[in-house]
Amino acid sequence: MTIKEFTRKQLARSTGCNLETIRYYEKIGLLLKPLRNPNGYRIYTHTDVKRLRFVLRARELGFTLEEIRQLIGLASVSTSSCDEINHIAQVHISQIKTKIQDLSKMLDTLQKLSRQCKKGQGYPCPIIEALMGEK
Amino acid sequence: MTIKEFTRKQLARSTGCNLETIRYYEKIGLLLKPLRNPNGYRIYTHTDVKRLRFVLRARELGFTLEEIRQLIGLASVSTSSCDEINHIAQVHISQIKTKIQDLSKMLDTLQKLSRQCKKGQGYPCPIIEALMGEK
DNA sequence: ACTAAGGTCTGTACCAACTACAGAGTCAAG
DNA sequence: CTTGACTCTGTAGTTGGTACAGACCTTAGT
Repeated sequence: MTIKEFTRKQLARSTGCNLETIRYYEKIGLLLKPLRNPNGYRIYTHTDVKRLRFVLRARELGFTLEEIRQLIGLASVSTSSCDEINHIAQVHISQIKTKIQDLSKMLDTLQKLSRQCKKGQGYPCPIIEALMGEK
Repeated sequence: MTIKEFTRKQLARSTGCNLETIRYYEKIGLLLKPLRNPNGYRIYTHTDVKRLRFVLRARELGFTLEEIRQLIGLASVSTSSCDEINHIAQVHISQIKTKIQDLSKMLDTLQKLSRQCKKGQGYPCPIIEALMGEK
């Protein structure tokens, strides 16, 4: 039973990650430096696949790379880190809530302006008027 | 009746814009190149204040600088540009909606995981487990 | 053995949308 | 006449990548 090895392209394909992003993640230390073939090519193992999948899933949940770095650190400690991990998640949750609120406010304003735009007869455009300010 | 003039710092203060951002907006053409004093210092007028306010308000509504550039172009045309302006707004509205949906999905997932995290007894942490994937 | 296609390597530049800093010059007040 | 505040320029750093140039290597076909 031999260990399955992957090239960079194979790693990319099996995780759905962009080819160049892998090199970037290695550069910033999110992925470990892999072994190299005698020709200098990177050799990845299933461990690398798992780690990259972890990163990509966390990214899908909107964690920053810095947060992901922390999560990886905590995940590998394994002793009672659940609280700390949950803390990171909580911080992240409240950031997402804030973003949603901000966007909802924007959306509301824009939709109101847009409706006025349709009702009125073109000039002066209420959107431009609003951006110009009331005085 | 003389025309009120502003230094860069005064422009910044009267709009709430960061000092360096003004120079940046000039560089990318969002603000017009102002006249200069004999010493080389920039001289701004009330027109510049209005224009910068426009930019900042549009920015608050989440328009990209490229979109703002378009809005400025259309705003100055004045003839029947309301439709075009509304079109930009509509595109922007649907982008915001998409973002809100994405964030809501993230939030939902994270909150579920976080609740499991609190119920369970620390190890293995369900957040990490979820990121690791089910196999 | 030769060539063409494709993979991989490195470093670097580019994107948005700023922010910050270094080093030089200018100006007003005490 | 010195100190501090202001301005100027250009350039680097930020986040999270993406893309390309130029060189090398490998594999398949002829």
